[in-house]
Amino acid sequence: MQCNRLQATVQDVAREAQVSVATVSRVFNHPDRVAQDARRRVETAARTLGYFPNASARTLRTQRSRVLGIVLPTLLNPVFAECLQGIARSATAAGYSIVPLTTEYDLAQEERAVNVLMAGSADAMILVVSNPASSVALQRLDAAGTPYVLAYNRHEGHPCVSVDSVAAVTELVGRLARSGHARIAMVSGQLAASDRAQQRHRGYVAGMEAAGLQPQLLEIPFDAPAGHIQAWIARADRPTALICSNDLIALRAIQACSREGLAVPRDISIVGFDGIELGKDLTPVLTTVVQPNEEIGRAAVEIVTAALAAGRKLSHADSRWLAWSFRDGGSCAWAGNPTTGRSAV
Amino acid sequence: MQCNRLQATVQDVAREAQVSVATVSRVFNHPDRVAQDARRRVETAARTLGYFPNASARTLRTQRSRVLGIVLPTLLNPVFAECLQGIARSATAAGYSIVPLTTEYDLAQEERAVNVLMAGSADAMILVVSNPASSVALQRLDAAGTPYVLAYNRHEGHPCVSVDSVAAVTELVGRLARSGHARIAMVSGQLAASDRAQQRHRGYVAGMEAAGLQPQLLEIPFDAPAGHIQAWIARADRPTALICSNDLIALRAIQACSREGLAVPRDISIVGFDGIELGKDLTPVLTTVVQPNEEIGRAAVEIVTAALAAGRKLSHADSRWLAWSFRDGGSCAWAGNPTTGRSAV
DNA sequence: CTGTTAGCGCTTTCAT
DNA sequence: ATGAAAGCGCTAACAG
Repeated sequence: MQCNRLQATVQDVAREAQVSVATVSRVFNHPDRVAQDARRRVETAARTLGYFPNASARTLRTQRSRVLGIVLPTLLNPVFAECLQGIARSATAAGYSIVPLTTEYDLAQEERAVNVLMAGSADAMILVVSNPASSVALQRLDAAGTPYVLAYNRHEGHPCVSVDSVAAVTELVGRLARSGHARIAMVSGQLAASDRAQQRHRGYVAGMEAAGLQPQLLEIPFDAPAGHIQAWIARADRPTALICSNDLIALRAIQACSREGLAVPRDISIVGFDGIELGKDLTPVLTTVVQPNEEIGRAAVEIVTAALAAGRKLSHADSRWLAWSFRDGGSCAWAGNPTTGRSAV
Repeated sequence: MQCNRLQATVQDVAREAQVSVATVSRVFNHPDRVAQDARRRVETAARTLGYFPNASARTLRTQRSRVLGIVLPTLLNPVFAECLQGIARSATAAGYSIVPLTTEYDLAQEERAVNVLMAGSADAMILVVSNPASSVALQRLDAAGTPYVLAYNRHEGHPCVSVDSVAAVTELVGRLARSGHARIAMVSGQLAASDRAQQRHRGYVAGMEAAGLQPQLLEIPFDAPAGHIQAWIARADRPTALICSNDLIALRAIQACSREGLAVPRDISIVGFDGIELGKDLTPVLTTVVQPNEEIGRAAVEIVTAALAAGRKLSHADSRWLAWSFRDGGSCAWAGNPTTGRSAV
């Protein structure tokens, strides 16, 4: 047993086990094609030497890296952190490694990320892009034949895993309206920067129209402070309910109301969108449209690994729609006519 | 220009540019050692063919992958998500990719992660382990000569980047005591499961002793519901201040108080530890000991990449202590004698 | 300044 | 069932 080598190779194991390198390789890749006896010797030798197949060599030879490239906006938003957690877990279970790259919602970084990942020979990719319709990165992937799936995005031309957020917000507005809310506003991040925000807004408008109510939208920068929202609601005919296009904005909205001297949910109701886990631990619990974030990650991994196994490319037909749900917390008052029994906390 | 090849190689570029493969390689690795003319031709050819150096081949040849392995408990806790964000950003800036693996606070997964990463030939590693003193994974790394640094952990025998949380909590207790709080309790996750929790507890005990107060500890499972805490504080001589060993526990504590009919901070003060960004957006703002989480990630990357560049191994002497600070939010009332001017919100 | 060439560690025909 | 040998794409001597 020699320990001075940095990392044992097939050669070392072969020598130690008195077999050829081919046999060592077979033990690790097709154990059934090796005689009991030889296999045992190889396994012992490998353990003794602390041998692990070198991933780069294997990748170079097989042209498959068992690496999934992940492109997402930021880990600072728990939605994406939760999704990545789901991806990480199921990738590991499926024998894949992941290489995540963040884009900070920046198009140039999005493209750079895809380039890096292609050079790093990721077998497949999972990405959250700002605009599927115009992404040149996706075109590159298509051209290269690399399987990929979009998460949270929604577009006819690409495989996507997401929830029907249009329907979710439409239904949410309906509930709010039926329970007596008439002035229901939406607070959203920049619509131009994200197709998710656009979908949610579309659902909002549809719901308001169906209820015969007048939509009103406040569009704020991603990093807008609470003061921005506070100024907007500081008026006599302020909304009685605020639908926020994501949970982070909902937190700021609650803060804005509080500073304005408004009690949540007595004076004003706040609803978020995303269903971040943390929302459950807030006081009051954040009422929100729950997306199964970890599940979305898991499904994305399933889709691309299945494509890899089958050697297929992916198309929009492979898209998956996951179920959303409402979390009925204490941040929203169902004025007259609560839909569910009672709110948490 | 041919586009039917999946991925162009040095050979293709060499042919197109009428030079040898060595020259192509040089253009990408030592541009200054190539004549203007040849370089231009290679660059053009590369762009035309959409050539990117194959990472696996390069890794195999140079024995350096420019990959950083990251091992952390979970992305569901924003502390680690924020840290990973810092790691991702600075790794990208330094030309490194990252491969994160989560352990779910499980020792077996911790070891498996290190094995996977070593086989995947990570050049260096950044990890958050449960117990540096007894980690066999770290021994393997030492034996292999792979540079690594621990984040959040603190141990004499390893290079660490962290904050002095013992001092932080000690000082926090002092402030609380001086401002009039006498019944100051700590709510912590399982001490045995994390050296971070142990440090914070040690700081708490030291602070209480210095103030001549009686420590009282509630130790709860990681996923304990708010009811657990609620039951504990449901008594006449309940604490007037709760120091929670992390921000997630602080959120649950606030919920517990609320359910118990206690107003925060009027009836009871809550302080967290970690400084997750989200805490700023809560109502009331979460009072907490702020760790510079992204900065910790950034520093960890700096340390390992410096070691890689210098070809050195890392030791405890390379450890870095970053500054912590207090975030003075509205979840804590400084009874008589507030330390800072006024609380936020 | 440039080209030739030998491997990095592995998997996989193709023989035996 | 096993071994010999070729070669994945790249970089770094070494020669010129």
